[in-house]
Amino acid sequence: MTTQGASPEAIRAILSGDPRDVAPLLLGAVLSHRTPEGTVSVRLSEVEAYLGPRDSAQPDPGSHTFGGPTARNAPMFGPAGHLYVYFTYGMHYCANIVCGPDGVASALLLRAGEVVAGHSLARSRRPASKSPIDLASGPARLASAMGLTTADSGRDALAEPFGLELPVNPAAPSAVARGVRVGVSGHGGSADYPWRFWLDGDPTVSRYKPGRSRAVGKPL
DNA sequence: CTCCGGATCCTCT
DNA sequence: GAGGATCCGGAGG
Repeated sequence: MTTQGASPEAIRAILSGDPRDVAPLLLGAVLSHRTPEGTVSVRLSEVEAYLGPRDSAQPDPGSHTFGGPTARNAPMFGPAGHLYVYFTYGMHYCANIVCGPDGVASALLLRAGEVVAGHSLARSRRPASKSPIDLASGPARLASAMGLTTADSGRDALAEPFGLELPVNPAAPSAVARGVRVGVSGHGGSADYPWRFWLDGDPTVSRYKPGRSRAVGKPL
């Protein structure tokens, strides 16, 4: 269940908070992307917080903005609610929603979700997917299923052709698990940064190859 | 189920 | 010029 009427301004105000506080509110939210081929909507089940260099209380070495502004991370220094999409590993895109006040450059990486609309289109974009559960069960999978690329970086996620609906009732604290971030090299991937949040038990949460860094978390 | 390695190129130093 | 906020197929148990 998501809100139908919350204004973009109201949602942007919520997103302008600390991403670690915003994360639980975004779990269960539905992000939509309309293209000529159709619309795909994803209900978010997993996100990761990345802080900007101006969050001086605890600088985040895992964030793309740790080294300051660059051409790539420029959207993160802009207003909350916009997309920051980057390309990695030579073949994958990953999408974030910018958080925090203008200039702070924090964001939430969209790590996984459930496709709730545009199922066939999402499947055509991800022919390797074997089940509906896998369509967006990972950051690159989610970006692929939604048709997001670096061309979308910097665009407003709260306006056409995108859209974001927050849950009417945020997930209860007991339903939200948190743990170490995934795939972050160096100290930023340590237990000092337990900023991965997911809906405990949700089948669409990303799963990881055994033998790699394995993030285990406990309900709050 | 677990484990392993290849793909592949943008971004910043 | 190095390395990355990853995914997928295939081999083996």
